[in-house]
Amino acid sequence: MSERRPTIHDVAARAGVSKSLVSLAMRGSPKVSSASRTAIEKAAAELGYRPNATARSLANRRSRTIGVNMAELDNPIFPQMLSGAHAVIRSRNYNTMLVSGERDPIVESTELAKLLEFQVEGLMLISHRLPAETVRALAAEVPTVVLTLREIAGPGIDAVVSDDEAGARMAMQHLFDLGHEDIAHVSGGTLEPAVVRERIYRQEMEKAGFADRIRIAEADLTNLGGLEAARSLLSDGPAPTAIFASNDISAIGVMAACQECGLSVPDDVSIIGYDGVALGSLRTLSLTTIAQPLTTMGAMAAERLFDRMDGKEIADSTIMLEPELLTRGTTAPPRR
Amino acid sequence: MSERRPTIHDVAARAGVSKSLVSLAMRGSPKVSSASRTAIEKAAAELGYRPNATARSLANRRSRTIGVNMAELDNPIFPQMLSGAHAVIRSRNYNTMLVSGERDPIVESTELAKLLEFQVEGLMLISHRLPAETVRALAAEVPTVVLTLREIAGPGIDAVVSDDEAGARMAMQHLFDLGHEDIAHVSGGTLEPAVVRERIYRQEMEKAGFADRIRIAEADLTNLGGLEAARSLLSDGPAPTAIFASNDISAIGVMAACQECGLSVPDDVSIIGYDGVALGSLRTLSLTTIAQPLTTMGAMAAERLFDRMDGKEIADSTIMLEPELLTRGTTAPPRR
DNA sequence: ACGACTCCTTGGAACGGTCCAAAATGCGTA
DNA sequence: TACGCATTTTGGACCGTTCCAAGGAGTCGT
Repeated sequence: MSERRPTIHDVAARAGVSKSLVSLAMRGSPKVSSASRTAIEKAAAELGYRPNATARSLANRRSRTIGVNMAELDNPIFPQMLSGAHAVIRSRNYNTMLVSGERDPIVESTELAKLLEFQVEGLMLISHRLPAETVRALAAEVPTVVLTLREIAGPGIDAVVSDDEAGARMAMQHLFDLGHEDIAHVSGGTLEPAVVRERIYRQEMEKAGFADRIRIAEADLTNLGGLEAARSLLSDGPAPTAIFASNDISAIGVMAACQECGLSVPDDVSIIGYDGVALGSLRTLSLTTIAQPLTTMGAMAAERLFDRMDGKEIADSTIMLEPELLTRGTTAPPRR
Repeated sequence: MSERRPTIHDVAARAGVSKSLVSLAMRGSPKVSSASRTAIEKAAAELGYRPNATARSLANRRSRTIGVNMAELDNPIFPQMLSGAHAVIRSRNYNTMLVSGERDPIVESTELAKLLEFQVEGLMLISHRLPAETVRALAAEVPTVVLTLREIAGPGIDAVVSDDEAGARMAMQHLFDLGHEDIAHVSGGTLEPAVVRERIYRQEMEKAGFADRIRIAEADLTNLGGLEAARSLLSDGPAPTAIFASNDISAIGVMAACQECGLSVPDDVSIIGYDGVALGSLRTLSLTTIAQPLTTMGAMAAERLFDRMDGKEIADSTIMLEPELLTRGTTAPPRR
């Protein structure tokens, strides 16, 4: 297994030329005569030669690698964004080095440090919870783009986000359009996007003149959290006719709570989520939701990163994408 | 942004010592006097020095990197395995280089080639569909472990799988125990695990004396596939009392089909899936299933890889883990 | 005062490529 | 036959580390 791998020298010796010429040939330079080229290709094939990307990076001072930090591997929105980014990275002939902090900030920061040691040419952070401090320090060393952390965008840092305010407004508008007046909110804790969604909920209720019907149940963006929040909502006075949940996963918990209480969705209660995760489209769930263009966000983040790396002049450092209402089976006009 | 990064030379100059000593100090060698050590640490901190992992890899001939190939970023079982593997890789102080073929075999193989060029020390393949040919070629160059592709295990290749035969038998036994006799199967195409599950279904039906009730609807492990297969099953003669689906995602499609036909689950039809994906545990679905220990499988695959890299003697090249029955809400005794 | 020991420290050769200036070769033409 | 020019080819420096043999500096015993 571990006899030394053949190097460019071995190929050169076998083909009877200099290593420089082999190097040229391997990179497809047009200045290599076709005789030498075939000799070199033959020798390389016979030896099973593979260029050593490490040595090349060192000589080039270019790693052709993008470092990606992902908060959690198990929340489906993250892999979905990664997937979009990954496709772009690959199409540029770059590699992806993946690290994950697994919810531990100390691990996270040593992992990020390792990425820099590996000389990544760009950094992509897919995380809700990295401290601004950390992000700024990283961005000082290498072009950086952040997904989903809008408040951090700033000098040297790009951000790709979707317009949470507009999205939350769309959700409320959809419910208003259906005729709902008694709308509750299942909130999502203190992370930026959840806070925005809650604020818009309040605002829209007030604007529509339903300020006295505002009801918020605290949750944490998890399925169980949504379930429990909805339970308390439903046991505590008359049921609202509609519930706007801070994300899809908790919306699905809300659905379960309705079922428990014998309320039919959407006939008794309409439910709308947020995110547009793939599982919401499953026929059994058929969740109406505000979809963020997750894959596109990942892709655009990667594009932006490459633009920065290429030194393009770019005016605005935040890319804001519009979310979209997916009307599926969990919303309907209120029963009269 | 791109003034040259400080190197070990710069640190040496600033601290007034030789680069060799800096190298020693950075790696925490005990032979460095404490005076030099503090001087070096001070200089490094002032310059914001970061060791260059590329150069180190080259000198060491060790990349401290594991290459991971993942078939698809969007089927949740893959990220879940990755998550287990990633934790182990990190705990060994290694890095993860991730590539994904995105269903295109040509892309896949160039991506794999890039991993080798990056001098990964081990290769982990998380994929149902890599040709055995390819895997063998890779394994000849670098220690390789495969997840979920049992038939490929062999000289130089390790495999971590869960016992699909036992799992499928557990599923059938569970249904038999509940009293079902009229059990149909929604199959999953020609990939190894699906084939095994179908075979065991047949076998168990025959063994139990229900050979004449064998009914198989072809599907492809997707939600929609499961839905359509179940539709045809239900429209085509009397409904079975139970359905064993080849994986969870298609089982959820089967649930939707039952709903469409006005059949209640589990009262009219029991449904059991396979995989144990997280979404099956959502209260709204509450899918009874055979759970594979996905995270553990990822972790063990990584462990095994490191064992190989350390040159440990290992007798058996396949690690087989036992799946587990999760009895949830979609199975019950048949209505009589 | 001197060798024998530690304990630290150092220069220079790798590692496997890229890059560049200079050398070699080939060819048409004066 | 020699010359100029374009086309190929080459040796060696360099990328930022690690590794190693060898060199200095102290300390101690005699």
